[in-house]
Amino acid sequence: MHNDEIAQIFDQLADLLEIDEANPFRVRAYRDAARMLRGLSEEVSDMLERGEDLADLPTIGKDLAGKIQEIVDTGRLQVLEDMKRTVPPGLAELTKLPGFGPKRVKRVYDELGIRTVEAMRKAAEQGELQKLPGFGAKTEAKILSYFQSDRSSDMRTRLFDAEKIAERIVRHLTAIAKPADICVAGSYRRQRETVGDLDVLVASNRTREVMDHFVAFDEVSKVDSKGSTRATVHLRSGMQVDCRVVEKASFGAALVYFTGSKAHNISLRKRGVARGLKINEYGAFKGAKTVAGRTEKEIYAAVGLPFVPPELREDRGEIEAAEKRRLPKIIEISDIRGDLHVHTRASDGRDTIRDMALAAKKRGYAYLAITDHTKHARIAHGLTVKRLEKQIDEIDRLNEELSGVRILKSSEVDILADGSLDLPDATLAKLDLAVCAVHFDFDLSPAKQTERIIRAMDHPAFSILAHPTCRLIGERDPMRVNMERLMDAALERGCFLEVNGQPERLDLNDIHCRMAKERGLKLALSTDAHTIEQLGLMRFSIGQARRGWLERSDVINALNWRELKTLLKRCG
DNA sequence: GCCGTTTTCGGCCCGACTGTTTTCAGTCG
Repeated sequence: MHNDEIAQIFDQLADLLEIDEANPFRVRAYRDAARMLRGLSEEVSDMLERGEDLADLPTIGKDLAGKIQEIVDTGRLQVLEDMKRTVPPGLAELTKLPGFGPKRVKRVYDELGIRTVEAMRKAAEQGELQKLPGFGAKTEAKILSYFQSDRSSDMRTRLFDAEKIAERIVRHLTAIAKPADICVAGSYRRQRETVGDLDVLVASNRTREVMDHFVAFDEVSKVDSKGSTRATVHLRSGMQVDCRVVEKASFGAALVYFTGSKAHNISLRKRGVARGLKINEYGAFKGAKTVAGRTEKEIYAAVGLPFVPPELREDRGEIEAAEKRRLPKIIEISDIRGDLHVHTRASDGRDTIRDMALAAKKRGYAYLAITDHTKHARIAHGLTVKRLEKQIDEIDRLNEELSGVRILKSSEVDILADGSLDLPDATLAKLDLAVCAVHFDFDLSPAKQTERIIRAMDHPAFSILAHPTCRLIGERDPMRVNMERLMDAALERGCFLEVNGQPERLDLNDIHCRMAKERGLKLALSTDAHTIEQLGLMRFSIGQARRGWLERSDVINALNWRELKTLLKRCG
């Protein structure tokens, strides 16, 4: 039983309790627990096995500790099963409809017997909804238009795609505000792997004009709401964008508020309350007196904390760490000395070794590992042993010729079904490092998959496990592996795991980064670039690493080559 | 249901916008 599954049970129970009009704070307790579980870098089932007291975890008290135990023991939660008999579970789906929360869902259920999305559509089409007191023509129209749309708006967008949209919106807004007064906040600024919507903040005292200009963005397909300081629109791409305008004196407070996460803000405001302060998007206030607002730093200082980087604002212990002045000094892109996973035209890349090396040098890198595929990866034009040996000679020649950047001889070696590597030992021995990866048989049992990879790590040439879970965001689930065991095995064998910066991979993710750090396992931040431009994807690898609290000392490619070489086990 | 630098009981973050209402509840972030 994984943390995610337990979290789902708690969320489901919270949904039903809410419709049943339970104590809202009780509902929140379940939601808080679910969120905490999703961010935990350790399986609670393992903690229970070791006899640890779950009530020591934040948001978990005696009661919830017992409920987690029950779920781990039996695979289900009795109160949820009971609740499902009181409230039809389908009602939870209905609260996701626009304009419908628990209260109104309960009313349409009680008064019209609606318990499914389909029934809701019928009722709207037949004009039944607006007959209910408190429900009008607009509510009905909103539901109908929701059903007519492609509903892609409730999809989350990959960070990379969100970035492109964000850049266009910012460009549009620069016609009415200075770049320094515009910031895309929200989960985008926190570098979450996917974003649900974009939150754009503008500092200006021409609030009306900014609002008018914002909704006139040519990609806007629908204006959902528009007030004097806040507007919500949908773009043709389906992306929802919120825009908020505040005065400069409130910009820092609004940035904190709009960057979130919600849970982080709640923790911050609670700290404020304990100090007699009210914190909102306009500032921090002691009675009628403003004590902070212009910068984020001021807001944190008002509650006795140092600045917390956006990537850490998930209420995963950052406030406690900040209080003790023990925030990690998280890694920055300028700390990176080289890229350890890139392809060339020899396999499925576009550019030459020379061009990739020169592009790496231009980025200020000291080294670059060329990691074309091995022969098993046929569709990626994997290199035969003969071609790889030729490439090794070419790299030797280029290293003679080029200065300022060292090209490392490497390969993205397929891990075969039985855990052996797709290159003979004699060839592996000629490489500076071996980046190894699974590219087929993703759906083995967790035990078999884990064994397969650990067997590969047993090979003395194995350096780095590339894209360890092989997930493709929104397309392919992560492989089921025992990540704790993989990490421990890597530590024992002097191997490393990768954080792959390809937009659809981001693998390892933030939680895994944190898990590795806590175990003392260092990671490689790589791009898996297939073109010189893709070397820039390092920023996404960095994003996940920062979210996972990684510091420079946790990252092997923040070392210079001489230092890195001593870490690679073949040289140890 | 959790939690404690006012506390083991009585609190629990804060505000904008909409729709349908004549002053506010519900939803949303």
